[in-house]
Amino acid sequence: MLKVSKLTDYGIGLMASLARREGDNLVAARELSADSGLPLPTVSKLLKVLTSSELLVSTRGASGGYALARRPDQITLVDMIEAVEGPLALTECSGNAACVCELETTCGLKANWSWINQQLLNTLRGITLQNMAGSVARDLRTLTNENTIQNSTKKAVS
Amino acid sequence: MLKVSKLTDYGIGLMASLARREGDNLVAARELSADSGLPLPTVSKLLKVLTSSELLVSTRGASGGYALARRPDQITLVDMIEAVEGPLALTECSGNAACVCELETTCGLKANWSWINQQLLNTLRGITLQNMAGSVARDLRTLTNENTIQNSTKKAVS
DNA sequence: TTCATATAGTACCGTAACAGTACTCTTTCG
DNA sequence: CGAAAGAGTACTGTTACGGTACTATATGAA
Ligand code: FES
Ligand code: FES
Repeated sequence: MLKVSKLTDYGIGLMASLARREGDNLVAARELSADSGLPLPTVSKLLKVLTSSELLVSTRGASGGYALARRPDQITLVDMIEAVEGPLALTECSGNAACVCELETTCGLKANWSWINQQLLNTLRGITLQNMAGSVARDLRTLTNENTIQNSTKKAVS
Repeated sequence: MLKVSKLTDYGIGLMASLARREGDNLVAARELSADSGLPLPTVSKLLKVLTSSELLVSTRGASGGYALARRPDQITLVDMIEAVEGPLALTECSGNAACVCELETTCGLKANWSWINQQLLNTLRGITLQNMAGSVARDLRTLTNENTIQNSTKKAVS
């Protein structure tokens, strides 16, 4: 239902948790499990996936753990969502991949969906892990009535 | 995956198809099935659901059919998506309903998700069936770099 | 060098939502 | 009446989600 999966939600929660600990540069999965209340296996799976998407770096062995791969303001919502649930496309047709939908000729909504998809991506790309770790509403307050695109060139709307 | 379900896609396709036929004021499900290429039972189910959400009006009996309940520019994407797949909430916590998530205290992302959800809703609410029946990109071209909120009060971003 | 601790990798399973289909009932026009 | 159309119900197969268990590998410390 235009919903982000639970796992994704959890994953972003973990990222935010890591972002808030500026001090410790290595945090074990067990620790994150403890203070998020999520079962360890779930946390492990998520951290692994986030690592393979290069949002986290991991150190194995005793006293190992995870840390952010980049500065929190260099990681966007799109990065995190796509890490967990793959490239996000609003519909079958809206992705960049060649549309395999046979209805394309009769339906003809593909261009529209792609455009909308792009808008949503832009909105989500404007929100960073840094924002999520704090208050998005505060950080982007001034944008509330015009959305998140930064370099907007103001034009009149017909 | 932040994806709208196939049925929803179909449903919007049907709505668009209806919007394009300004002339005929009653179209049978069988007819829509024929020129969309979708199986009749699927089309019927969708039309029924769209009717119960008051986006369409139906006339029963012989020579009955469906018609738009409102002008195409008075029907938004949110209306259509919610008709098929229920109220749309990006996460468990982002809806208006009381959050039942027990992680609320430790995760504390609820406010952020709600805000983001609201942004997406605003974007989608700015797109009407009329736009979808034609070209969204053309209609909203001037808004491409600042998104779809109309009554924006321009402010500087810090 | 051995052991405890940590991540990496794999594999599996139960549930629920999605997507499709079939069948029956009711209404209305000719 | 009877054909045509929508309304309602019920069932099914498939897939993705969410959770769990188990094993392998790497590393620091005793
Ligand atoms: S569903 Fe593929 S083009 Fe519309
Ligand atoms: S998951 Fe419910 S508040 Fe974060």
